[in-house]
Amino acid sequence: MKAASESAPDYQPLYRQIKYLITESLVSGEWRPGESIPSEMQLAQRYSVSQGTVRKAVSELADQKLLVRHQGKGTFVASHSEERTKFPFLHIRPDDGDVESLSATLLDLWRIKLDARSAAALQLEEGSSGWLIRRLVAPAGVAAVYEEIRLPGASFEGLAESVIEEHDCMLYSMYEASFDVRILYVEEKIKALPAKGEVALQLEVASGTPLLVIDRTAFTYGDHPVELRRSYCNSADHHYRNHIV
Amino acid sequence: MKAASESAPDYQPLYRQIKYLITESLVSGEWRPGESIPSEMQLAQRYSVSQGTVRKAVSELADQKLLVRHQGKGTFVASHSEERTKFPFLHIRPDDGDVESLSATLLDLWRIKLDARSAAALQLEEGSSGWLIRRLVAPAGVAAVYEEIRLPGASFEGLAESVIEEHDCMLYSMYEASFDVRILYVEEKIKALPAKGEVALQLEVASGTPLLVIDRTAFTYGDHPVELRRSYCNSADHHYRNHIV
DNA sequence: GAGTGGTCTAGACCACTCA
DNA sequence: GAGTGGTCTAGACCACTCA
Repeated sequence: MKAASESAPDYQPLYRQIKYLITESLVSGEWRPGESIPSEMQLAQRYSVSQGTVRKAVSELADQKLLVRHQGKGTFVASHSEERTKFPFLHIRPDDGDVESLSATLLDLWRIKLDARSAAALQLEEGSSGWLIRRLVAPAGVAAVYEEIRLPGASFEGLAESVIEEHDCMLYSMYEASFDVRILYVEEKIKALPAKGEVALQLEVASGTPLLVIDRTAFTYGDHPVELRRSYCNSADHHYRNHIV
Repeated sequence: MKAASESAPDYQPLYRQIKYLITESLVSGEWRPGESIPSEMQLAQRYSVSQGTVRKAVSELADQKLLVRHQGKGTFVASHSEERTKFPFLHIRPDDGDVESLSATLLDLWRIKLDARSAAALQLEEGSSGWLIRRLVAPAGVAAVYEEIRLPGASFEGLAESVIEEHDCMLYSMYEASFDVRILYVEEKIKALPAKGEVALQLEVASGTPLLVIDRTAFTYGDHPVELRRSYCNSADHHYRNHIV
């Protein structure tokens, strides 16, 4: 009952081939975020392998958070829209434990030409069109984080302030729902730098105040970068938390 | 062929019970860091379960990095001594990619009484005896990180500068080899703060220079905290990098 | 060639969900 | 009660290591 054995380039176990086929269906949109995928038995028939092999493929995809399993209900395509966390991937926390007091406010949205650095980081030509979103993230009142977000124009045609506001400034949920761009993971580089100019004004701190400056690149399927974000964080009452295993 | 079914407190699948039994043998020191544990077949016999059930238990422990599997050789207890990375868990990187230029220098070692905060974080009484290690981490020449490390006295009886230097300032490897304390994971909180006093001197920066200040708690088996560390990082030529899934 | 972990199967039964 | 994912078994064969 072998299958999918069409000239393996280098050796891949069956369950990884199945994993690849499932991923292809996710990328192509055959199953969309929030929807359920076929049951393990159905997938086993479709690919002519045992249920155990499908399970192993699905388990790896669930570990990578591309799929979510619910016993008794089925397996679903992971979606930021359904996440209970308003800001996935955000590691900034208030010093007191009050995690969910954070909310975001849109400042403005600009059509821009991407500078050389940004274009390169997004694997585009210098001067390609793009978007610049500026926003504040804050617990009631005091702005703690000022963010500049750069997006490639081609993937986000039709973006507008109203679209962002409809989604309550929850960007990754908006990317997914309105532009079919699903963020899978992010890379961050953090430095401590003095506040100045516009940033100091927005965060209402004295010029020279140390800030956490976080440069993020966000990736979608195929390790393709689709968002650049620079966050300036006033760490007087907030910190960046991390768990390392 | 059921086993280990002695009055489950709340329901736990068999493989988790096996996982627990294996963990107990790790904690008790029956199998020590770097050593191999019995083969999957032997464990299956020992616990009267199938090889598949043992595999599932071992897989979770391997995912948590308590065990390391080597096809054809066996399964081994994870050890910092054998790790190729000199500083496990360290996320500070030079801005240029030159990752492995980092080395550490011991400044000094003090016997101290733990202050209230530190004692509480280590789940000890205020005034308990402890150790304070101060060191610098640097790529050739320029000090980039100044660290103060606090340890509970009870777990590190007999610590001395010579012990640290024997281990080439690789602390987690030293904890394991000399004191049977294995660090499994760490929690970090990061802020941006201005340099001052002693810290500014050690890092050779002007007072007021923004620094990354990283407060780390390190845990061993049973989620028990056994090290506190405060790292002051000059992020002029270095950054803290993070990958979030 | 003996022993190890890695993959795969087929089939059983369990826990959970929902109509 | 039908359907889902979750656990467990017994047995086969493969890839790798080492003497």
